Amino acid sequence: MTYTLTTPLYYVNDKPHLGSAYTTLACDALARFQRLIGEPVLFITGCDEHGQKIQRTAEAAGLSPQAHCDAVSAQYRELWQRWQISNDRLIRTTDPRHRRIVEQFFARVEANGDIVEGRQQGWYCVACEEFKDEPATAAAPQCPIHQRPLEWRDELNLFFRLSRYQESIEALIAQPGFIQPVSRRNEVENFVRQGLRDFSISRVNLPWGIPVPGHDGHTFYVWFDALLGYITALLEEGDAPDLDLAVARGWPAAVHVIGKDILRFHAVYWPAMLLSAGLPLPRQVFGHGFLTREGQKMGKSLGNVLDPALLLERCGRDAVRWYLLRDIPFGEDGDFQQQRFIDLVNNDLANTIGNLLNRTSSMARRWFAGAVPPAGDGARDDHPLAAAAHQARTTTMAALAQLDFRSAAEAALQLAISANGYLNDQAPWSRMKQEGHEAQVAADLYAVLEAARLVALLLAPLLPDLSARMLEQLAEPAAESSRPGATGRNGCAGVGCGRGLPCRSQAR
RNA sequence: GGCUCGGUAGCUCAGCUGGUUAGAGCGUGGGAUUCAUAACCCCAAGGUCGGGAGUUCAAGUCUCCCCCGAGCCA
Repeated sequence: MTYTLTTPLYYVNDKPHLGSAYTTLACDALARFQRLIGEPVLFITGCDEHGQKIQRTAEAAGLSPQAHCDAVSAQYRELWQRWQISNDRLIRTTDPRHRRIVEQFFARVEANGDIVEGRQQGWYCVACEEFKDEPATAAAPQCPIHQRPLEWRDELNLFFRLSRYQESIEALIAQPGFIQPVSRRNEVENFVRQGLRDFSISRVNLPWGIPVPGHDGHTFYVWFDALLGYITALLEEGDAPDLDLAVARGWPAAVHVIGKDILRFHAVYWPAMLLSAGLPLPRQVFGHGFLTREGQKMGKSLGNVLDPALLLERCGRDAVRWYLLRDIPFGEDGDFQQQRFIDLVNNDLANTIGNLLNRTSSMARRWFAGAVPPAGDGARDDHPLAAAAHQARTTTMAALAQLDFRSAAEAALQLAISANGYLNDQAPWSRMKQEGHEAQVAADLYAVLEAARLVALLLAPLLPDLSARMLEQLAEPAAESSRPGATGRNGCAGVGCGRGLPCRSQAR
Protein backbone atom coordinates (compact mmCIF):
# COMPACT_ATOMS: atom_id res chain seq x y z
CA MET A 1 0.00 0.00 0.00
CA THR A 2 1.35 3.36 -0.98
CA TYR A 3 2.48 5.60 1.81
CA THR A 4 1.04 8.94 0.76
CA LEU A 5 2.05 11.96 2.75
CA THR A 6 1.37 15.61 2.15
CA THR A 7 2.54 19.01 3.15
CA PRO A 8 -0.12 21.68 3.05
CA LEU A 9 -0.64 23.19 -0.36
CA TYR A 10 0.97 26.50 0.30
CA TYR A 11 -0.96 29.64 -0.42
CA VAL A 12 0.88 31.62 -3.05
CA ASN A 13 0.04 34.96 -1.60
CA ASP A 14 3.67 35.65 -0.90
CA LYS A 15 7.06 34.05 -1.28
CA PRO A 16 7.80 30.95 0.81
CA HIS A 17 8.58 31.55 4.46
CA LEU A 18 10.43 29.49 7.00
CA GLY A 19 7.30 27.89 8.33
CA SER A 20 6.60 26.31 4.96
CA ALA A 21 10.17 25.16 4.71
CA TYR A 22 9.97 23.64 8.17
CA THR A 23 6.90 21.59 7.30
CA THR A 24 8.36 20.52 4.02
CA LEU A 25 11.68 19.52 5.56
CA ALA A 26 9.96 17.39 8.12
CA CYS A 27 7.88 15.71 5.47
CA ASP A 28 10.99 15.12 3.45
CA ALA A 29 12.62 13.36 6.38
CA LEU A 30 9.53 11.24 6.84
CA ALA A 31 9.33 10.42 3.15
CA ARG A 32 12.97 9.42 3.05
CA PHE A 33 12.49 7.25 6.09
CA GLN A 34 9.52 5.46 4.60
CA ARG A 35 11.41 4.84 1.38
CA LEU A 36 14.37 3.48 3.29
CA ILE A 37 12.22 0.93 5.07
CA GLY A 38 10.90 -0.13 1.73
CA GLU A 39 7.53 1.55 1.47
CA PRO A 40 6.33 2.86 -1.86
CA VAL A 41 6.04 6.53 -1.10
CA LEU A 42 4.03 9.30 -2.67
CA PHE A 43 5.22 12.57 -1.24
CA ILE A 44 2.94 15.43 -2.17
CA THR A 45 3.41 19.13 -1.84
CA GLY A 46 2.02 21.97 -3.84
CA CYS A 47 0.44 25.35 -4.07
CA ASP A 48 -3.02 26.67 -3.43
CA GLU A 49 -3.57 29.41 -5.96
CA HIS A 50 -7.15 30.58 -5.98
CA GLY A 51 -9.11 33.14 -4.04
CA GLN A 52 -9.79 36.77 -3.72
CA LYS A 53 -6.72 37.51 -1.69
CA ILE A 54 -4.53 36.27 -4.49
CA GLN A 55 -6.51 38.14 -7.06
CA ARG A 56 -5.99 41.34 -5.16
CA THR A 57 -2.36 40.70 -4.50
CA ALA A 58 -1.85 40.14 -8.19
CA GLU A 59 -3.70 43.31 -9.04
CA ALA A 60 -1.63 45.25 -6.60
CA ALA A 61 1.48 43.97 -8.32
CA GLY A 62 0.06 44.81 -11.72
CA LEU A 63 -0.07 41.17 -12.78
CA SER A 64 -2.76 38.84 -13.92
CA PRO A 65 -3.65 36.31 -11.23
CA GLN A 66 -2.22 33.52 -13.34
CA ALA A 67 1.05 35.35 -13.90
CA HIS A 68 1.30 36.02 -10.22
CA CYS A 69 0.67 32.40 -9.34
CA ASP A 70 3.15 31.22 -11.93
CA ALA A 71 5.79 33.45 -10.44
CA VAL A 72 5.21 32.53 -6.83
CA SER A 73 4.75 28.83 -7.37
CA ALA A 74 7.99 28.87 -9.33
CA GLN A 75 9.68 30.20 -6.24
CA TYR A 76 8.35 27.28 -4.27
CA ARG A 77 9.51 24.86 -6.89
CA GLU A 78 12.98 26.33 -6.92
CA LEU A 79 13.21 26.48 -3.18
CA TRP A 80 12.31 22.84 -2.77
CA GLN A 81 14.82 21.93 -5.42
CA ARG A 82 17.54 23.83 -3.67
CA TRP A 83 16.67 22.13 -0.42
CA GLN A 84 16.69 18.84 -2.33
CA ILE A 85 13.25 17.97 -1.12
CA SER A 86 12.29 14.56 -2.39
CA ASN A 87 8.69 15.34 -3.23
CA ASP A 88 7.09 13.22 -5.93
CA ARG A 89 4.48 15.81 -6.79
CA LEU A 90 4.06 19.52 -6.78
CA ILE A 91 0.42 20.12 -7.46
CA ARG A 92 -0.96 23.53 -8.33
CA THR A 93 -4.66 24.15 -7.92
CA THR A 94 -4.60 26.07 -11.18
CA ASP A 95 -3.67 22.84 -12.93
CA PRO A 96 -6.41 22.20 -15.53
CA ARG A 97 -6.78 18.64 -14.33
CA HIS A 98 -7.54 19.87 -10.87
CA ARG A 99 -10.66 21.62 -12.09
CA ARG A 100 -11.99 18.35 -13.48
CA ILE A 101 -11.34 16.57 -10.22
CA VAL A 102 -13.09 19.26 -8.22
CA GLU A 103 -16.08 19.09 -10.53
CA GLN A 104 -16.35 15.34 -10.21
CA PHE A 105 -15.97 15.45 -6.49
CA PHE A 106 -18.58 18.19 -6.20
CA ALA A 107 -21.00 16.18 -8.32
CA ARG A 108 -20.78 13.30 -5.88
CA VAL A 109 -21.29 15.52 -2.89
CA GLU A 110 -24.20 17.25 -4.51
CA ALA A 111 -25.74 13.95 -5.55
CA ASN A 112 -25.49 12.91 -1.96
CA GLY A 113 -27.68 15.82 -0.99
CA ASP A 114 -25.00 17.67 0.85
CA ILE A 115 -25.10 20.93 -1.05
CA VAL A 116 -27.66 23.57 -0.15
CA GLU A 117 -28.10 27.21 -0.92
CA GLY A 118 -27.94 29.68 1.87
CA ARG A 119 -27.72 33.33 2.36
CA GLN A 120 -24.65 34.56 4.10
CA GLN A 121 -24.29 38.06 5.30
CA GLY A 122 -21.83 39.58 7.63
CA TRP A 123 -18.41 41.06 7.94
CA TYR A 124 -15.84 39.36 5.78
CA CYS A 125 -12.08 39.29 6.00
CA VAL A 126 -10.48 38.81 2.62
CA ALA A 127 -7.17 37.86 4.18
CA CYS A 128 -8.79 35.08 6.19
CA GLU A 129 -11.21 34.36 3.39
CA GLU A 130 -13.97 33.95 5.90
CA PHE A 131 -16.93 35.59 7.56
CA LYS A 132 -16.39 36.94 11.03
CA ASP A 133 -18.80 37.03 13.91
CA GLU A 134 -18.82 40.78 14.36
CA PRO A 135 -22.37 42.10 14.89
CA ALA A 136 -23.98 43.59 11.82
CA THR A 137 -24.23 46.88 13.62
CA ALA A 138 -20.49 47.13 14.12
CA ALA A 139 -18.98 50.27 12.69
CA ALA A 140 -15.78 49.81 10.68
CA PRO A 141 -14.80 46.53 12.33
CA GLN A 142 -11.33 45.11 11.87
CA CYS A 143 -10.09 41.56 11.54
CA PRO A 144 -8.57 40.61 14.88
CA ILE A 145 -5.93 38.55 13.12
CA HIS A 146 -4.99 40.78 10.25
CA GLN A 147 -5.84 44.16 11.73
CA ARG A 148 -7.44 45.09 8.48
CA PRO A 149 -10.89 46.49 7.81
CA LEU A 150 -13.63 43.92 7.29
CA GLU A 151 -15.90 44.13 4.29
CA TRP A 152 -19.66 43.83 4.50
CA ARG A 153 -20.99 40.99 2.37
CA ASP A 154 -24.47 39.84 1.65
CA GLU A 155 -24.51 36.95 -0.75
CA LEU A 156 -26.21 33.77 -1.69
CA ASN A 157 -23.70 30.97 -1.23
CA LEU A 158 -23.62 27.23 -1.50
CA PHE A 159 -23.18 25.37 1.72
CA PHE A 160 -21.82 21.97 2.50
CA ARG A 161 -24.00 20.20 5.04
CA LEU A 162 -21.34 19.54 7.57
CA SER A 163 -23.96 19.29 10.29
CA ARG A 164 -24.98 15.91 8.96
CA TYR A 165 -21.62 14.50 9.86
CA GLN A 166 -21.56 15.35 13.53
CA GLU A 167 -21.46 11.74 14.76
CA SER A 168 -19.06 10.48 12.13
CA ILE A 169 -16.61 13.25 12.85
CA GLU A 170 -16.88 12.76 16.57
CA ALA A 171 -16.10 9.10 16.11
CA LEU A 172 -13.23 9.90 13.79
CA ILE A 173 -11.44 12.33 16.02
CA ALA A 174 -11.96 10.04 18.97
CA GLN A 175 -9.78 7.50 17.22
CA PRO A 176 -6.42 7.42 18.93
CA GLY A 177 -3.75 8.61 16.58
CA PHE A 178 -5.95 10.36 14.06
CA ILE A 179 -5.09 13.79 15.33
CA GLN A 180 -1.47 14.17 16.32
CA PRO A 181 0.01 15.29 18.53
CA VAL A 182 -2.64 14.42 21.09
CA SER A 183 -2.23 17.76 22.76
CA ARG A 184 -4.07 19.31 19.86
CA ARG A 185 -6.93 16.88 19.85
CA ASN A 186 -8.70 18.66 22.67
CA GLU A 187 -9.12 21.78 20.67
CA VAL A 188 -10.77 20.00 17.83
CA GLU A 189 -12.95 17.95 20.14
CA ASN A 190 -14.06 21.12 21.77
CA PHE A 191 -14.92 22.68 18.50
CA VAL A 192 -16.85 19.67 17.30
CA ARG A 193 -18.71 19.25 20.54
CA GLN A 194 -20.24 22.68 20.14
CA GLY A 195 -22.06 21.41 17.14
CA LEU A 196 -20.94 21.46 13.55
CA ARG A 197 -22.44 24.11 11.34
CA ASP A 198 -22.76 23.91 7.61
CA PHE A 199 -19.98 25.79 5.93
CA SER A 200 -19.97 27.78 2.80
CA ILE A 201 -18.11 26.37 -0.16
CA SER A 202 -18.66 29.04 -2.74
CA ARG A 203 -18.38 32.75 -3.27
CA VAL A 204 -20.12 34.92 -5.80
CA ASN A 205 -18.46 37.64 -7.82
CA LEU A 206 -15.09 36.00 -7.52
CA PRO A 207 -13.54 35.56 -10.94
CA TRP A 208 -10.32 33.93 -9.74
CA GLY A 209 -11.36 30.41 -8.96
CA ILE A 210 -13.08 27.32 -10.23
CA PRO A 211 -16.71 27.87 -11.25
CA VAL A 212 -19.25 25.68 -9.55
CA PRO A 213 -20.96 23.54 -12.18
CA GLY A 214 -24.67 24.19 -12.47
CA HIS A 215 -24.56 27.26 -10.26
CA ASP A 216 -23.86 30.29 -12.38
CA GLY A 217 -21.86 33.01 -10.76
CA HIS A 218 -20.54 30.77 -8.01
CA THR A 219 -16.89 30.02 -7.56
CA PHE A 220 -15.52 27.38 -5.23
CA TYR A 221 -14.32 28.78 -1.99
CA VAL A 222 -10.66 28.24 -1.22
CA TRP A 223 -10.88 25.26 1.11
CA PHE A 224 -13.16 23.11 -0.97
CA ASP A 225 -10.87 23.73 -3.87
CA ALA A 226 -7.55 23.54 -2.05
CA LEU A 227 -8.10 20.38 -0.04
CA LEU A 228 -8.96 18.50 -3.17
CA GLY A 229 -5.52 19.32 -4.47
CA TYR A 230 -4.32 16.37 -2.41
CA ILE A 231 -6.41 14.12 -4.61
CA THR A 232 -5.47 15.72 -7.90
CA ALA A 233 -1.85 15.42 -6.94
CA LEU A 234 -2.16 11.65 -6.93
CA LEU A 235 -2.49 11.63 -10.69
CA GLU A 236 0.54 10.64 -12.65
CA GLU A 237 2.00 12.60 -15.50
CA GLY A 238 -0.15 11.32 -18.36
CA ASP A 239 -3.24 10.35 -16.38
CA ALA A 240 -6.67 11.50 -17.42
CA PRO A 241 -8.31 13.80 -14.88
CA ASP A 242 -10.47 11.13 -13.37
CA LEU A 243 -11.39 11.05 -9.71
CA ASP A 244 -11.48 7.28 -9.41
CA LEU A 245 -8.16 6.96 -11.13
CA ALA A 246 -6.60 9.53 -8.86
CA VAL A 247 -7.92 7.80 -5.79
CA ALA A 248 -6.59 4.50 -7.01
CA ARG A 249 -3.12 6.01 -7.31
CA GLY A 250 -2.61 6.34 -3.60
CA TRP A 251 -5.58 7.34 -1.55
CA PRO A 252 -6.06 7.56 1.38
CA ALA A 253 -3.14 9.57 2.62
CA ALA A 254 -1.19 8.07 5.46
CA VAL A 255 -0.69 11.48 6.94
CA HIS A 256 -1.38 15.13 6.26
CA VAL A 257 1.33 17.17 7.88
CA ILE A 258 0.13 20.70 8.50
CA GLY A 259 0.62 23.70 10.74
CA LYS A 260 -1.62 23.82 13.76
CA ASP A 261 -3.55 26.77 12.37
CA ILE A 262 -5.31 24.69 9.75
CA LEU A 263 -5.92 21.64 11.85
CA ARG A 264 -9.67 22.05 11.88
CA PHE A 265 -9.97 22.10 8.15
CA HIS A 266 -8.03 18.89 7.86
CA ALA A 267 -9.47 17.06 10.82
CA VAL A 268 -13.10 18.08 10.46
CA TYR A 269 -14.12 19.67 7.17
CA TRP A 270 -12.00 17.54 4.93
CA PRO A 271 -13.01 14.16 6.35
CA ALA A 272 -16.67 15.17 6.15
CA MET A 273 -16.25 16.09 2.51
CA LEU A 274 -14.61 12.77 1.82
CA LEU A 275 -17.36 10.89 3.62
CA SER A 276 -19.90 12.69 1.54
CA ALA A 277 -18.14 11.70 -1.64
CA GLY A 278 -17.79 8.15 -0.42
CA LEU A 279 -14.01 8.19 -0.24
CA PRO A 280 -11.71 6.77 2.43
CA LEU A 281 -10.33 9.06 5.10
CA PRO A 282 -6.72 9.97 5.73
CA ARG A 283 -5.23 7.92 8.51
CA GLN A 284 -3.65 10.78 10.36
CA VAL A 285 -3.50 14.55 10.56
CA PHE A 286 -0.38 15.89 12.19
CA GLY A 287 -0.50 19.52 13.27
CA HIS A 288 2.92 20.82 14.11
CA GLY A 289 3.75 24.04 15.95
CA PHE A 290 5.06 27.37 14.87
CA LEU A 291 8.53 28.80 14.95
CA THR A 292 9.41 31.99 16.67
CA ARG A 293 12.76 33.67 16.44
CA GLU A 294 14.68 34.54 19.58
CA GLY A 295 11.40 34.44 21.44
CA GLN A 296 9.55 36.76 19.10
CA LYS A 297 6.95 36.13 16.51
CA MET A 298 8.35 36.46 13.05
CA GLY A 299 6.66 39.11 11.03
CA LYS A 300 7.21 41.72 8.43
CA SER A 301 6.32 44.47 10.83
CA LEU A 302 9.06 43.33 13.19
CA GLY A 303 11.43 42.83 10.31
CA ASN A 304 12.73 39.61 11.80
CA VAL A 305 11.61 37.04 9.29
CA LEU A 306 14.07 34.33 8.45
CA ASP A 307 14.16 33.74 4.74
CA PRO A 308 14.50 30.02 4.09
CA ALA A 309 16.43 30.62 0.90
CA LEU A 310 18.93 32.80 2.69
CA LEU A 311 19.22 30.39 5.57
CA LEU A 312 20.00 27.58 3.20
CA GLU A 313 22.61 29.60 1.41
CA ARG A 314 24.36 30.67 4.58
CA CYS A 315 24.15 27.56 6.68
CA GLY A 316 23.60 24.62 4.38
CA ARG A 317 21.01 21.91 4.24
CA ASP A 318 22.31 19.62 6.92
CA ALA A 319 22.86 22.28 9.52
CA VAL A 320 19.38 23.71 9.20
CA ARG A 321 17.74 20.33 9.02
CA TRP A 322 19.65 19.14 12.04
CA TYR A 323 18.79 22.14 14.10
CA LEU A 324 15.11 22.18 13.26
CA LEU A 325 14.54 18.46 13.46
CA ARG A 326 16.88 17.65 16.28
CA ASP A 327 16.11 20.49 18.63
CA ILE A 328 12.46 21.29 18.21
CA PRO A 329 9.93 18.69 19.26
CA PHE A 330 7.88 18.23 16.12
CA GLY A 331 4.37 19.16 17.06
CA GLU A 332 5.20 21.80 19.62
CA ASP A 333 6.07 25.40 19.02
CA GLY A 334 9.75 26.10 18.73
CA ASP A 335 12.08 29.01 18.97
CA PHE A 336 14.84 29.59 16.47
CA GLN A 337 17.93 30.70 18.36
CA GLN A 338 21.01 31.61 16.46
CA GLN A 339 23.50 30.76 19.18
CA ARG A 340 21.94 27.42 19.93
CA PHE A 341 21.82 26.64 16.25
CA ILE A 342 25.57 27.21 16.01
CA ASP A 343 26.31 25.32 19.21
CA LEU A 344 24.31 22.29 18.20
CA VAL A 345 25.73 22.06 14.74
CA ASN A 346 29.26 22.36 16.05
CA ASN A 347 28.84 19.99 18.93
CA ASP A 348 26.70 17.32 17.38
CA LEU A 349 27.65 17.28 13.77
CA ALA A 350 31.25 18.39 13.83
CA ASN A 351 32.60 17.52 17.26
CA THR A 352 30.71 14.35 17.96
CA ILE A 353 29.76 12.72 14.69
CA GLY A 354 32.27 14.18 12.29
CA ASN A 355 35.13 13.83 14.68
CA LEU A 356 34.23 10.25 15.50
CA LEU A 357 34.59 9.24 11.92
CA ASN A 358 37.63 11.35 11.38
CA ARG A 359 39.68 10.14 14.31
CA THR A 360 38.78 6.52 13.69
CA SER A 361 39.45 6.39 10.01
CA SER A 362 42.62 8.31 10.58
CA MET A 363 43.94 5.60 12.87
CA ALA A 364 42.78 2.87 10.55
CA ARG A 365 44.56 4.46 7.64
CA ARG A 366 47.72 4.94 9.60
CA TRP A 367 48.04 1.51 11.14
CA PHE A 368 46.12 -0.76 8.82
CA ALA A 369 47.31 0.09 5.38
CA GLY A 370 44.67 2.66 4.67
CA ALA A 371 41.81 0.24 4.97
CA VAL A 372 39.14 -1.06 7.29
CA PRO A 373 40.98 -3.34 9.76
CA PRO A 374 40.07 -7.02 10.19
CA ALA A 375 36.99 -7.26 12.36
CA GLY A 376 38.09 -9.92 14.80
CA ASP A 377 36.07 -9.61 18.00
CA GLY A 378 34.85 -6.26 16.84
CA ALA A 379 32.03 -7.88 14.88
CA ARG A 380 30.73 -10.06 17.68
CA ASP A 381 27.12 -9.72 18.70
CA ASP A 382 28.10 -9.37 22.32
CA HIS A 383 30.51 -6.57 21.62
CA PRO A 384 29.95 -3.65 23.99
CA LEU A 385 29.00 -1.40 21.12
CA ALA A 386 26.49 -3.91 19.76
CA ALA A 387 24.01 -3.14 22.50
CA ALA A 388 24.36 0.57 21.92
CA ALA A 389 23.86 0.06 18.22
CA HIS A 390 20.80 -2.05 18.74
CA GLN A 391 19.33 0.48 21.09
CA ALA A 392 20.01 3.38 18.75
CA ARG A 393 18.51 1.60 15.81
CA THR A 394 15.36 0.56 17.63
CA THR A 395 14.77 3.99 19.07
CA THR A 396 15.51 5.87 15.89
CA MET A 397 13.27 3.71 13.76
CA ALA A 398 10.36 3.89 16.17
CA ALA A 399 10.72 7.63 16.58
CA LEU A 400 10.86 8.34 12.87
CA ALA A 401 7.75 6.30 12.27
CA GLN A 402 5.96 8.61 14.69
CA LEU A 403 7.39 11.83 13.30
CA ASP A 404 9.35 12.25 16.48
CA PHE A 405 12.39 13.55 14.69
CA ARG A 406 13.98 14.85 17.82
CA SER A 407 14.10 11.51 19.57
CA ALA A 408 15.35 9.92 16.39
CA ALA A 409 18.17 12.41 16.10
CA GLU A 410 19.10 12.07 19.73
CA ALA A 411 19.20 8.31 19.54
CA ALA A 412 21.50 8.35 16.53
CA LEU A 413 23.66 10.94 18.21
CA GLN A 414 23.80 8.84 21.33
CA LEU A 415 25.34 6.00 19.38
CA ALA A 416 28.08 8.32 18.18
CA ILE A 417 28.65 9.45 21.76
CA SER A 418 28.88 5.84 22.89
CA ALA A 419 31.34 5.03 20.14
CA ASN A 420 33.50 8.00 21.08
CA GLY A 421 33.37 6.86 24.66
CA TYR A 422 34.39 3.35 23.72
CA LEU A 423 37.33 4.72 21.82
CA ASN A 424 38.42 6.77 24.80
CA ASP A 425 38.17 3.75 27.08
CA GLN A 426 40.10 1.46 24.78
CA ALA A 427 42.67 4.06 23.82
CA PRO A 428 43.96 2.23 20.78
CA TRP A 429 46.62 4.91 20.33
CA SER A 430 48.22 3.75 23.58
CA ARG A 431 47.88 0.10 22.72
CA MET A 432 49.61 0.60 19.42
CA LYS A 433 52.69 1.75 21.22
CA GLN A 434 53.03 -1.71 22.77
CA GLU A 435 53.81 -4.92 20.98
CA GLY A 436 51.21 -7.57 20.26
CA HIS A 437 48.04 -5.58 20.54
CA GLU A 438 47.35 -5.10 16.91
CA ALA A 439 44.44 -7.52 16.78
CA GLN A 440 42.76 -5.80 19.67
CA VAL A 441 43.26 -2.40 18.12
CA ALA A 442 41.94 -3.69 14.82
CA ALA A 443 38.83 -5.05 16.49
CA ASP A 444 38.22 -1.82 18.36
CA LEU A 445 38.60 0.32 15.30
CA TYR A 446 36.42 -2.00 13.34
CA ALA A 447 33.67 -1.84 15.95
CA VAL A 448 33.76 1.92 16.00
CA LEU A 449 33.76 2.21 12.22
CA GLU A 450 30.78 -0.08 12.16
CA ALA A 451 29.01 2.10 14.70
CA ALA A 452 29.78 5.12 12.57
CA ARG A 453 28.30 3.37 9.59
CA LEU A 454 25.10 2.74 11.47
CA VAL A 455 25.01 6.35 12.61
CA ALA A 456 25.21 7.37 8.98
CA LEU A 457 22.38 5.05 8.02
CA LEU A 458 20.18 6.18 10.85
CA LEU A 459 20.78 9.78 9.94
CA ALA A 460 19.99 9.27 6.28
CA PRO A 461 16.39 10.50 6.48
CA LEU A 462 17.31 13.49 8.61
CA LEU A 463 20.59 14.49 7.02
CA PRO A 464 20.88 12.95 3.59
CA ASP A 465 24.00 14.88 2.67
CA LEU A 466 25.99 14.20 5.78
CA SER A 467 24.91 10.60 5.74
CA ALA A 468 26.12 10.17 2.18
CA ARG A 469 29.45 11.80 2.92
CA MET A 470 29.99 9.57 5.93
CA LEU A 471 29.27 6.43 3.95
CA GLU A 472 31.61 7.64 1.25
CA GLN A 473 34.38 8.02 3.79
CA LEU A 474 33.69 4.54 4.98
CA ALA A 475 33.80 3.30 1.39
CA GLU A 476 30.29 2.04 1.94
CA PRO A 477 27.36 2.03 -0.46
CA ALA A 478 24.70 4.70 -0.18
CA ALA A 479 21.90 4.40 2.34
CA GLU A 480 19.36 3.56 -0.35
CA SER A 481 21.10 0.28 -1.01
CA SER A 482 21.55 -0.70 2.60
CA ARG A 483 18.48 -0.01 4.60
CA PRO A 484 18.89 0.94 8.21
CA GLY A 485 15.90 -1.20 8.98
CA ALA A 486 17.57 -4.38 7.91
CA THR A 487 21.20 -3.64 8.42
CA GLY A 488 23.80 -3.38 11.07
CA ARG A 489 25.63 -5.76 13.26
CA ASN A 490 22.26 -7.10 14.32
CA GLY A 491 21.40 -7.91 10.79
CA CYS A 492 23.61 -8.61 7.86
CA ALA A 493 27.27 -7.88 7.43
CA GLY A 494 28.82 -4.75 8.72
CA VAL A 495 31.38 -2.44 7.26
CA GLY A 496 33.56 -4.19 4.74
CA CYS A 497 36.94 -5.26 6.08
CA GLY A 498 39.89 -4.49 3.92
CA ARG A 499 37.97 -1.89 2.03
CA GLY A 500 40.14 1.14 1.41
CA LEU A 501 39.30 4.23 3.36
CA PRO A 502 39.41 7.36 1.27
CA CYS A 503 41.50 10.20 2.51
CA ARG A 504 39.77 12.67 4.63
CA SER A 505 37.21 14.99 3.23
CA GLN A 506 34.95 17.20 5.22
CA ALA A 507 32.43 15.12 7.08
CA ARG A 508 30.64 18.18 8.13
C1' G B 1 -15.52 35.64 30.04
C1' G B 2 -15.21 29.82 29.37
C1' C B 3 -11.74 25.79 28.43
C1' U B 4 -6.68 23.83 27.69
C1' C B 5 -1.50 23.87 28.28
C1' G B 6 2.84 25.92 30.43
C1' G B 7 5.87 28.81 34.46
C1' U B 8 12.22 23.75 37.52
C1' A B 9 20.14 25.80 37.17
C1' G B 10 22.39 31.73 32.44
C1' C B 11 19.55 29.19 28.00
C1' U B 12 16.34 24.83 26.27
C1' C B 13 14.01 21.43 28.86
C1' A B 14 13.51 15.84 31.79
C1' G B 15 11.34 14.79 36.25
C1' C B 16 5.88 8.23 35.43
C1' U B 17 1.08 6.50 39.38
C1' G B 18 3.94 11.87 45.85
C1' G B 19 9.38 9.14 49.25
C1' U B 20 17.00 9.11 50.25
C1' U B 21 21.61 15.06 49.24
C1' A B 22 16.17 18.03 42.41
C1' G B 23 18.56 15.92 36.85
C1' A B 24 20.28 16.30 31.32
C1' G B 25 22.12 19.02 27.07
C1' C B 26 24.18 23.68 25.70
C1' G B 27 26.81 27.89 27.64
C1' U B 28 30.52 29.24 31.68
C1' G B 29 35.06 28.15 34.95
C1' G B 30 39.10 24.69 36.12
C1' G B 31 41.95 20.15 35.15
C1' A B 32 43.79 15.99 32.04
C1' U B 33 45.20 14.30 27.26
C1' U B 34 46.70 13.85 21.92
C1' C B 35 44.10 9.07 17.68
C1' A B 36 41.13 13.39 15.96
C1' U B 37 38.20 19.15 12.81
C1' A B 38 41.23 23.81 19.98
C1' A B 39 38.67 17.80 19.06
C1' C B 40 37.80 14.16 23.02
C1' C B 41 37.73 13.13 28.45
C1' C B 42 37.13 14.53 33.84
C1' C B 43 35.48 17.96 37.65
C1' A B 44 32.78 22.39 39.43
C1' A B 45 29.41 25.88 39.60
C1' G B 46 25.07 25.70 45.20
C1' G B 47 18.33 26.68 41.12
C1' U B 48 13.19 29.79 47.68
C1' C B 49 11.27 23.76 41.60
C1' G B 50 6.06 31.34 39.69
C1' G B 51 3.58 33.07 44.81
C1' G B 52 0.44 31.60 49.00
C1' A B 53 -2.49 28.15 51.79
C1' G B 54 -3.88 23.04 52.51
C1' U B 55 -3.82 17.36 52.51
C1' U B 56 0.08 13.83 54.15
C1' C B 57 4.81 10.65 58.23
C1' A B 58 6.55 12.77 53.38
C1' A B 59 5.05 17.35 47.61
C1' G B 60 8.56 20.01 42.11
C1' U B 61 5.05 15.62 41.93
C1' C B 62 -2.02 15.88 44.88
C1' U B 63 -6.17 20.01 46.30
C1' C B 64 -7.63 25.24 46.47
C1' C B 65 -6.58 30.46 45.59
C1' C B 66 -3.57 34.15 43.22
C1' C B 67 0.21 36.10 39.60
C1' C B 68 2.51 35.62 34.66
C1' G B 69 2.81 33.55 29.58
C1' A B 70 0.78 30.77 25.23
C1' G B 71 -3.31 28.73 22.69
C1' C B 72 -8.51 27.34 21.43
C1' C B 73 -13.36 29.11 21.86
C1' A B 74 -17.08 33.03 22.83
